[in-house]
Amino acid sequence: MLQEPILTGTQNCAECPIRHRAVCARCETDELQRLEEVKYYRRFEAGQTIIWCGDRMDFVGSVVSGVATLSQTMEDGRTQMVGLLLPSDFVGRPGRPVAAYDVTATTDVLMCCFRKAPFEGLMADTPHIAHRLLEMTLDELDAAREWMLVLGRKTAREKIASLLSIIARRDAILHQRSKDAPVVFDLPLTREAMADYLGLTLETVSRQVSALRKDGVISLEGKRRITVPDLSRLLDEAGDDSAT
Amino acid sequence: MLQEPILTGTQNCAECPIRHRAVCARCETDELQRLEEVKYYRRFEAGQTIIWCGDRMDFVGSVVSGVATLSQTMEDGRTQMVGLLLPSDFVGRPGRPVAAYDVTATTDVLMCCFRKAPFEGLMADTPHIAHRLLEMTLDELDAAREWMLVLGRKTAREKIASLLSIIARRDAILHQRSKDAPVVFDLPLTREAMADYLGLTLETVSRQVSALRKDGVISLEGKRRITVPDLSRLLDEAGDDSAT
DNA sequence: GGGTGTCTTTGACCCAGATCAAATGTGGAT
DNA sequence: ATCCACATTTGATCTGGGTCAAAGACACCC
Repeated sequence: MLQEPILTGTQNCAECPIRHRAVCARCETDELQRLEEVKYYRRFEAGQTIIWCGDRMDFVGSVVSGVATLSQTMEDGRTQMVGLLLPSDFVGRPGRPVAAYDVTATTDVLMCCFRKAPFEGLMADTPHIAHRLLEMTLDELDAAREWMLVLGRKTAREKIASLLSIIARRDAILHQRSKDAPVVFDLPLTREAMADYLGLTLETVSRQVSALRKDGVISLEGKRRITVPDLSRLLDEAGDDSAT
Repeated sequence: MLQEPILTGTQNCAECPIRHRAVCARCETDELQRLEEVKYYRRFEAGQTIIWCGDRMDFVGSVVSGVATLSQTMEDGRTQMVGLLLPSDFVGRPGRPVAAYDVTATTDVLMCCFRKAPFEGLMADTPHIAHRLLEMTLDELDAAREWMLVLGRKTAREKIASLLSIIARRDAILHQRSKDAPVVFDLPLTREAMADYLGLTLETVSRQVSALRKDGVISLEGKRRITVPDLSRLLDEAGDDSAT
């Protein structure tokens, strides 16, 4: 809806149909031409619903900046977040006409959208885009499966630590922090959203965050800015064997 | 390792690289030629581990008959199943050299395997195979996300009912039962495997299965054969809004 | 037939996390 | 500055499902 995107400072690439980083080297001129014709940008405010589950969805796109969530809700109101959309993440499923999940902006969000039909055409005759999309979907599947372990088998404290590690990792990549830079980031989620991600109640989330703070695993400035003095300690709390 | 597959009676197709049903119409002769060169069959016994997480994996494939599971285990032994592989499901990730999960046969399993390098070559120059694989991966992602709701927000009773509905549905498709045929199927999982799928203990699984039986939602012959007198009642117990 | 190993059920008790309730920031609008 | 709408914290209590323990129920083998 905006004429020109205001991209965040890092090397996000306005042209790449899927990721906003790293893929652009492979883009060729004629594809760009076609993409420009169908590409547009949309802004959403924190708290705003981007798409309701069941809505007709005539675009796909990716998050340029901000954080959004995918979630499912049962009739009685229980909700479970099933995906966390950080910058560069893809939204929408080619080949499906309606949204399967609610998509909600948890911070202000800038999305780069492509009308679906042309995008699908592009995919059909640009193998590397289709290939890239498969790779991304497989990554998402791995993330979902890792999350199943968290939901099914971890304690409340481990769940919180797992969520914080994930956000810390993504944040480090996004801002290209060096390996040994101090780990400080903003929590883009309310306690309730964290609870919905973790299959907990917001009270339990609050208590466990406080507990991690008391135990010196993390420290807080305000409610949202988190400092992790020793990342390996946090990974340890998460029960992640992927600690290095 | 076998010279010729013994396929199950239904319209499974020995030729299709990905699914064993429904896709074959699109197969073309020269592809088949290439596939035959790299295709082989392997049998596994109930309880046998097909691949350990971290193992080098030089093939991809699909389940022809039987049931296998994908699971993750923490250092302290807690395990979570992250995928249930029923006939026609795909195993393995193109482009990744090592397995990310343990794959275990829960019944006797016949797998149709393709050596990975040639399969990837085939994928690269056969768009419809790549496309089909994307579609399947997206379906798996949806299944994983549905499962996240089960793990995160459902009660033990709802979890059991959800699992039974899923197996009933897949079984009905596999055996092409008509909509209003009586719903009877064999549970291909031990109580412990069910527990690992559902994020419960085996005792709780046992108790909840008994409770559903006492309440007349299901009935059992032996430990494994299940009859569902009224499927909509089961879906109801599962808290599934997808009841029709 | 009896023995043996595995799967399953059932019982008794306990605790992590849910629920209910109230107080305490915190930021924005007027 | 004051008010208001939230987000968050904290406390008290309850409970679903975990844990520990023991007893069936099969299937398979000798």
